[in-house]
Amino acid sequence: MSDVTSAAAPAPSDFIRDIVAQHVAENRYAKIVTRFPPEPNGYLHIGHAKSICLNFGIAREHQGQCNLRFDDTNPVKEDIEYVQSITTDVQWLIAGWADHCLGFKPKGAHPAKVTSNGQPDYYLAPVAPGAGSEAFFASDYFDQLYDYAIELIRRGKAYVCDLSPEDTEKYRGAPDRPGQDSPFRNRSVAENLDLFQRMKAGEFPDGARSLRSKIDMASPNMWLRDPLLYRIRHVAHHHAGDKWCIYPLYDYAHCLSDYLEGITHSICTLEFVDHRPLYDWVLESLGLPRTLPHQYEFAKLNLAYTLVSKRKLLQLVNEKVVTGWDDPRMPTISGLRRRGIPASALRTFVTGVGVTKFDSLTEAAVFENAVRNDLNAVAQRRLAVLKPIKLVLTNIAAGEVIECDATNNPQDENPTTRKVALTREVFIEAEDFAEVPPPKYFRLKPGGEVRLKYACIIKLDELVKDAAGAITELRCTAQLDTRSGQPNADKKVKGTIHWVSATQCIEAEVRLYDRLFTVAEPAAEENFLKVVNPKSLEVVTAKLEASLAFARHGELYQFERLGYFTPDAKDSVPGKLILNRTITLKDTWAK
RNA sequence: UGCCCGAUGGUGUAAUGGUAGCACGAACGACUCUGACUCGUUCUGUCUAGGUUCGAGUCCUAGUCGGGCAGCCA
Repeated sequence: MSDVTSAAAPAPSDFIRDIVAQHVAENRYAKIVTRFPPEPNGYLHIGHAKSICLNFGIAREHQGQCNLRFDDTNPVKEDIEYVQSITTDVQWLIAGWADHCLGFKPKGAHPAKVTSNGQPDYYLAPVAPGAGSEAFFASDYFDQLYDYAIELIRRGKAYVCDLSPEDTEKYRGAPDRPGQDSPFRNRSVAENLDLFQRMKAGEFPDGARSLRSKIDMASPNMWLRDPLLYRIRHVAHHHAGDKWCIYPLYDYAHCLSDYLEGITHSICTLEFVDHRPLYDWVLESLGLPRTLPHQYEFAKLNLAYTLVSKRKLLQLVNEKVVTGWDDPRMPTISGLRRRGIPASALRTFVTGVGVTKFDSLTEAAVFENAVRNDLNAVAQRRLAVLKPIKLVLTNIAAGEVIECDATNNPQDENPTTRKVALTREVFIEAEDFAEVPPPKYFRLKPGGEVRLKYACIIKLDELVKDAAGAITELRCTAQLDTRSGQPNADKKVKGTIHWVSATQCIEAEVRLYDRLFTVAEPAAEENFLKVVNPKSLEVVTAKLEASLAFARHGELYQFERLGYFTPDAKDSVPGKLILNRTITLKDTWAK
């Protein structure tokens, strides 16, 4: 076992895990059950990765379970495409780490009638993912939610309101000014029951009426001023079909969904702190027979030079700033995956930033460090030249091939090797030669010596220029006795550069990605589209060592001295290789 | 001029009334057939003012600063 894998990762600790640990110590719950509840209205991004790792992490630390649940109560914004991408992304992120904690439900299952503490109750039991199972959907609870709404009306805790959306807003008041009771607030239970049933039956147009909680229009907490429970929307639902024309709102549906699934800890982001009293109000108002779930909030992830807003990411997609949600420049999980970032690196990163209630901005270097650390241990080393310049080894005959052993990964305990061909003509990186070198330049310069990695030391004898004065060829002498195993193998030179044989290489398209934005906080811009980095993608035709000919998606490479690369999942095909640069190597010289 | 949440080096985070630690970063150095990796040295911190206490980053009060809340979005 390597040092990397044997070094036990420190057990994460944060204020939410402390609370859960306390509950476990108190034996408060039979099992810890969390949930990851995305709305299927966009692709998951790196901010969601933090929430996924928190929720699944807590579940795995306590032999618990974490349900994937689609919070799909607003059909006008949601789409089946997103439920598919989200399911894929979640499973990819937790694979080999917390997949045994993932809670699904039998396909098509709805909450079942059960008896809890002698009272009638509803509960939806989880199953392991697999054939015949699917994620949970809040929309599978619409029947129960409707029944619970009836119960709220019967208890005098909800009423049908005829105020228009505009008037509802006016009656709500402002943060520093109390609202006013709706004129429909004191309807009889019978009238509310009748009206709500007719809302469900489709008798009223969108926005004509709503079902509202009856709490306190003068509350200093805006979310307690009789927030809406149901609105009328005459649209079909991507999962529930066309059965409904009234749809529950988040605050009403979420807490009850948690309850129906037996969630113990409902973890969300800080903007819901103000909603917590409402979360509790709904559950407590119904006199439910089982232990109630509780909500805990943490600060969402903010990462420098990246956007974590589904709405803005959608805009980048719609305005074709990127090629799609899974463009390798996107901070979406699918984009990061396509770029070549391992799930383990993502997990290490989001776990490392911690969980607090402080609204922070994490430096890009922290993310980059996590990616490089992860990749350094596993990426196979290869030689590739991105921007070639031809170099002729004048003392090697045309047609002669000298085989050299190249190490596949020096980080391995017992590194393996492969053969690379040294020939008379090779390509080196244009950047690795300077006719007029700056101070402390270790690479090739007129009259200078440098080592061709895994081959031998060479000396630059002559520059060949075209009519315009541009250098077309570097003519060098190969010191063949400095090859590995040869008498002068230990000869030292300051610089070692990468290269590929000009006659035994393959060509490939390589996509060089850079950060998508030019400013650290694109979200703070008046118009984030104006700070898109025009150089976020550069495409080059690179020369690769021949062994890369059959490189496939999923394989992780380090091109020595350049960075980490992986074949593109969508566009790379056998015979026409296309690679994405995941990230460069750290370069302490460039600056 | 309401309510809620927060504040520890440049950044992120730990310390649960008892030695302010870790990571990233930066600088310098060692090593190097990757200017990578690795290793070494150095750098910088408890928002302010009171209070409680033998002792406060931690508890209390006030202030300052930052964030959130007036969707029939989540």
